[in-house]
Amino acid sequence: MGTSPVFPADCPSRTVLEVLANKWALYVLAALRNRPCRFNELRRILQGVTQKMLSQTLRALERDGLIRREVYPTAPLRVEYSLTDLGVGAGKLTSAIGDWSKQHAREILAARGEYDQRADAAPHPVQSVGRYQA
Amino acid sequence: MGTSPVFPADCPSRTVLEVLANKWALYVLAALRNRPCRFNELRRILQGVTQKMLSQTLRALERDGLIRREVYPTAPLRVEYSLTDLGVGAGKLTSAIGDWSKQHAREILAARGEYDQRADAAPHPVQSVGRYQA
DNA sequence: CTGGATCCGAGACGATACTG
DNA sequence: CAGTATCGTCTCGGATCCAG
Repeated sequence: MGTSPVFPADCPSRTVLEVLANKWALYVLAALRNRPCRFNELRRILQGVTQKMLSQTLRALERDGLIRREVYPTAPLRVEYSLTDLGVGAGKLTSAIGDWSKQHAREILAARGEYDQRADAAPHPVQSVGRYQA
Repeated sequence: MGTSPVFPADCPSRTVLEVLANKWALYVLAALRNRPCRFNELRRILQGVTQKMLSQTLRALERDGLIRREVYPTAPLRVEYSLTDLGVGAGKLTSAIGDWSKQHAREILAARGEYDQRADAAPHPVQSVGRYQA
């Protein structure tokens, strides 16, 4: 099984995974874990997202049954997004990734810096097997 | 705190997260959890990836210190990719997402089907001008 | 306030050819 | 085998305007 496909191309889980493999989807799920949110609320919480991407992301997540969209026909109209049971499960996982990212951001950024530096100083392809640990 | 940003825009963890928020990165990490792999080996295992995207993904992951690239200057040349300690940690998380996807693929696909059907039969909201994937 | 529609540039991505 | 280089396509994503 070592050489068999990890996720066969025709595997339905791929299409699922590809919805999650999106930074805004990750952020949305993380944000909604706290509590239901309205559209512009999410926009503020997810700094940097454009209306279009947020809209797209929300629709995609709703389509897959991860979030629920509820419209309250009140005066200025009110739309609230919240996690479904399915979304709660997904949110745990995506939040775990977020936590991990925060936790290891420093070392990863350091590795990134080293790599870039090494790349600069290597006009010829780097091919030493031993990692020359600076 | 409910309204505060989940991942502030200037937060370094965003750049980390965005490397993981990529389907091929997820697949690569999942694949390498089993054992180290060579380039074309990965290509076969990750069905559907082009050499370009695989190459890009591997370099990005290497840059962030999640995978290690070792070159053995043997006869037909041999390059092996493996997880670093950091990559092992990340792999656990991404595999968890993969497992979850497989586990819930059925219900998600069902939700997707319902949603699309509903969308078809809903001339109410707005004129049926645009729906992705016509 | 919640979002859809549209235009547009930048980058993703695929296919092919070529190098070591 | 393990890539890089180049090119063309196409989708992503941002900005703006507009409607319910």
